[in-house]
Amino acid sequence: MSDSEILLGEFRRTIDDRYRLSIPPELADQLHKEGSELVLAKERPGCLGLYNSTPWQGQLDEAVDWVADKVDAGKLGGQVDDLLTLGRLLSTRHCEVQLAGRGRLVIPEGFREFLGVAPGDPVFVVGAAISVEIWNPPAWVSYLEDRMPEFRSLLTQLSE
Amino acid sequence: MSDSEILLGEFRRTIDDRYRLSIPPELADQLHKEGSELVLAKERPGCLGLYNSTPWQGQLDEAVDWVADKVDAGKLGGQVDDLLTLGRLLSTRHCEVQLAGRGRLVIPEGFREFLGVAPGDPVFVVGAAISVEIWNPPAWVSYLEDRMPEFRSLLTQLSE
DNA sequence: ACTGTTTTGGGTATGTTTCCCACAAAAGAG
DNA sequence: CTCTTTTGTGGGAAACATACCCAAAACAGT
Repeated sequence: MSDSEILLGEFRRTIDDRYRLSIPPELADQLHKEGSELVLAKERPGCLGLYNSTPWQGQLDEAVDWVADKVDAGKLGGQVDDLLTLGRLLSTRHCEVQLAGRGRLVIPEGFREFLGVAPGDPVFVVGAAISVEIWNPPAWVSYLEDRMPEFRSLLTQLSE
Repeated sequence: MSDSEILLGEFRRTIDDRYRLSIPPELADQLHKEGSELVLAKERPGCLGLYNSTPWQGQLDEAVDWVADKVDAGKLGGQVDDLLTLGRLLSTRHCEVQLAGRGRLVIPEGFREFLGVAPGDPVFVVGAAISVEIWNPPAWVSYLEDRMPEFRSLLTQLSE
């Protein structure tokens, strides 16, 4: 059960001249199987994350409600700046998308620059357990060099 | 039958034009008999490991279940980031494979560069007790020079 | 409404993979 | 020593997937 719900795999794809990119079927099926909408998020420069919107929406609503309650209650204290920042990030960070025909994702304006790709460029599509990520190749390589040494300790840490 | 419990042996093979390599029957039989699927892993530059997937799957399920419980309990905290990281590393380090006809393994894209082989190059196929490893010859030689002196102490340490 | 521009969908080519089968070398039996 | 069987490597052809390209559709401005 749970084993087949983990999104895994690394694939090389190229960005269309119209900023479209085909998601590998094994990942797309799993993301889309619930029939729900998808959410594209700016994870970090050079990396976009593609989530199933239902779990995502739940967490997000929770966070927003929590902040809204605080605002209503008037107990923001000195956290106004933080609130403003959070609002800005919430506004720009994600966007609802859907896979077009042939399992193709159109990368929206604003996300293109963040991903740092031009039409015709290659990217890596990577399964990240609960999401599918699109990586700019240099960012991916550099990330791996950085984090790969942690692998074994992470696995054992999360296993016990 | 203690002879069939652990994978042992050193064999010289060559990678053909299509990045195929034949696994010696005595190793292939043992790997394939217990479970269905196999997992190929990037062990270290110049070395790939071939595992029976069931142990891996178990360990991974454990990790994911652990995090899933925390998520359900509402205390995700920084654990989501850890899960994402683990997923990414798993995606690039491991890959499900199966032996093609004649017990041959096709080395997938991405693993070729890591192994550092070109079509026609020789490799060593080595039994590593619980896995079968594919070594780039220079890496193998250098590894042996490095670790062979430990042999006797390792043996006594592990047998008592 | 018309026209120029952008987006969406899908046919098709090209390169890759997969499934076989053939041959050759090596190992084992008589 | 020779014949038989097993094993390793090569290659052809079919199947598949990806990405390029063009046509239809949607949109917007005039």
